[in-house]
Amino acid sequence: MKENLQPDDILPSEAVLVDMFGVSRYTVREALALLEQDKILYKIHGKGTFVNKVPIQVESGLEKLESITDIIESFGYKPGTVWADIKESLPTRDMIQKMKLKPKEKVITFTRIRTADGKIAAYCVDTIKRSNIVGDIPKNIDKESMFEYFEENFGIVPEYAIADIIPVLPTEEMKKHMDIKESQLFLLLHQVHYDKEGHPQIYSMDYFNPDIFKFKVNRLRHY
Amino acid sequence: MKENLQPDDILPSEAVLVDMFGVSRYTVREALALLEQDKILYKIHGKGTFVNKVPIQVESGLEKLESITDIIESFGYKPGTVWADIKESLPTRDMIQKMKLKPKEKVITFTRIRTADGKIAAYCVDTIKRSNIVGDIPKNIDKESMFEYFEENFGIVPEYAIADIIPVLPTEEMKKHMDIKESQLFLLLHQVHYDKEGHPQIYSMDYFNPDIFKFKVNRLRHY
DNA sequence: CAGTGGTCTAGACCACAAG
DNA sequence: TTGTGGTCTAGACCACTGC
Repeated sequence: MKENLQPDDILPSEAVLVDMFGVSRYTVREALALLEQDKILYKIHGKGTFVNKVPIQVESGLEKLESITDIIESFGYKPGTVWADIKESLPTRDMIQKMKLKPKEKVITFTRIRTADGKIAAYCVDTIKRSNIVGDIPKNIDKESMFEYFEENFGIVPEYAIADIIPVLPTEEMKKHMDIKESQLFLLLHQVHYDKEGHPQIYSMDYFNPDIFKFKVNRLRHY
Repeated sequence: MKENLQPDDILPSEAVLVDMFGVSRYTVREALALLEQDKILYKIHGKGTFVNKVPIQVESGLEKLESITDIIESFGYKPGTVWADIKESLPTRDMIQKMKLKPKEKVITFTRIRTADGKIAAYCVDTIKRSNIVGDIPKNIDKESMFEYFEENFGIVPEYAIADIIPVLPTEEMKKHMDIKESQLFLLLHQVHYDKEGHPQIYSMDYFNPDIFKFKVNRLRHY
């Protein structure tokens, strides 16, 4: 059997794979479906199953929801946090609307300055409902990744997010806590994270330093 | 049977649906999988299948490749063009690399200032290979949509694009042609468009006015 | 424990592509 | 017509949830 598959090589037919691996056709098709989803294979009805070009393996872009820690690591940097703050407050009008809060419902805001190899990478402000936290407000964040922290402590598991992308200059708050130039541009990802059921879970404003992050999006013409 | 399904209502179990419709469980599951893909339903292992909220029907974001004309229209504005220019030139180093050009291969650059309801919306620079054009270089662009123009005149049909998202201040070129403030922020979509076979077709730098465009991305945790 | 969705087998027929 | 992938049936066992 050929080991080094080339682009557009044809795979053995499903019937053959069934014999080769001694599993049912359903199982074969499930496996191929996964590889097809990852754009490693493509199928043509009546012809066969083929190997895709490798460069189609587009590097993942913004359309994939990842923790900032993972993003920093995927750029080859070492993630860090140089400052963090946890505050209880009343929500802004925008939070009330997007998070579907009751007008007087308290929220908790986690603010952190993230670094990549020690350089300022992002200013992250994440807000969740007060009611997500049982008991006292935590004094510090014991995880690098906010996603892990929210999941393990409060059972918040974001499944998808809708992000507004906005070019901005630093806010007063940011200048207070970070040593940056007045004219330093940031890319603000203003997003709401939702759980599997579609309930808003996290309201976040992440300001990314474009000198560190090169954000990509894969854009498709047809769905 | 209940007709008006509410969010988070539970659906009959797969076994029940099998009896109800007299089909196999495979068929039931295929149907549910489609509805789940469209985020109309969600499943929880061991519990059941539930109805999602309607507003989850997320509006399309940057992950969908559309012409700027369509984007302007989808925001409810009337698209227009106040200035256009067509030039032949040698490619930049970045173009050579990303478009896989021969070093001395000529390119054609189309520059346009797009408006939405008359307000400055975007500064668009699209570059294609000289060899895409048979005969003389056109003097003007007879379409509002660049995608339509490229397709009808040169047979260029972009299928997907990879975009870098960069916050920027206006370039000298932009200030020369547009009446804008020095400090006006723009969102640059620096992108390469590819055809179905994965060959680079269009190299474009689109500078969007964030006062007009509210760019969104739908971000998914898992694929 | 019972009931749910997740995975799998074994077999059938249909729809499409190419000689 | 042959061989491919696409759809479907009927049945089984597993993994998770909640009582």
